[in-house]
Amino acid sequence: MLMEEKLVVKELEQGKELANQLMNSLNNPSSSSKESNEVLISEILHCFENTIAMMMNLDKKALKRSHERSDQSNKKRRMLEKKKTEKVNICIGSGQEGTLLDDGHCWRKYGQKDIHGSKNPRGYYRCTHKFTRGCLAVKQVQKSDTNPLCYEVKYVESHTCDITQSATKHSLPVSEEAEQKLHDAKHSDDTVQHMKPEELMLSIEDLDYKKDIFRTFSFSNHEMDDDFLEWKDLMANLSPTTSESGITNEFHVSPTDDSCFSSLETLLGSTPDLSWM
DNA sequence: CGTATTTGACCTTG
DNA sequence: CAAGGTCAAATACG
Repeated sequence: MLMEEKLVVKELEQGKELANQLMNSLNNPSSSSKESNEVLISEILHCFENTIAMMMNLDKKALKRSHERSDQSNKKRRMLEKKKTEKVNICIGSGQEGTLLDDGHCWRKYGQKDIHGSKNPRGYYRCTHKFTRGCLAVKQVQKSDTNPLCYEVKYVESHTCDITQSATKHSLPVSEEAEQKLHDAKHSDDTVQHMKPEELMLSIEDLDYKKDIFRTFSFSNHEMDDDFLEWKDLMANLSPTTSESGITNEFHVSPTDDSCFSSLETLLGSTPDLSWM
């Protein structure tokens, strides 16, 4: 069984367990509150959301594989499928090493490679939510040969998980520090004004990428992956939207509403295993 | 014990 | 065939 399939089974088992809890709760109204039932319902819905997202990701992969097998002349396809990549050169001042910062996303290292003609190896990172949310964001980080304080960061695909994780724990490479500066600089003019020139020097090669970074940090993705939008629409349809049920009217979700998760988050409060929301 | 990183093997591409 | 990219088992870490 594939890793993703195991996660799907795990998620469904959790959903089953939660449904059982809800059933017990409904059978014993005296020992349960309306609020606890609402939390259970939300968690069950959350399991569905996760499972569907994972299945869509699996389906996408399977389709891709079958196409690759059947399509003999797929050169044009490959040209069209070429992944969106953005390159960023980041230089940091000497006094900043050792400070743990993040770029608002959780990255997980999945490989490192010595690059022909380069002194420093290249690190390969993918989004932590690759399997749980189907986020395809990937980045490559390589220390510059000429300037040890400079890093070449290549982003492949943008995040579809739409999550910022600045308050969570991180184990990031040094280069992440510079990236945080990059994002901070974009996010706040004050930051730029107060930053000494020797502390931060950024070189962005692509203007579109600047926009992308800002979009990520302002919590609004306006150019999201088609599949993700499709998934969101599906979620919106699955989630109760009427106020008649009484229980569920607190998490009304419209298909065009970017904050479809935040309403659930509000309802669920600090439920530990929903912290990613 | 669960999660993240390391690293050699394997796959893909030119 | 070489170089870059990814996978996954082993290992480290909190």
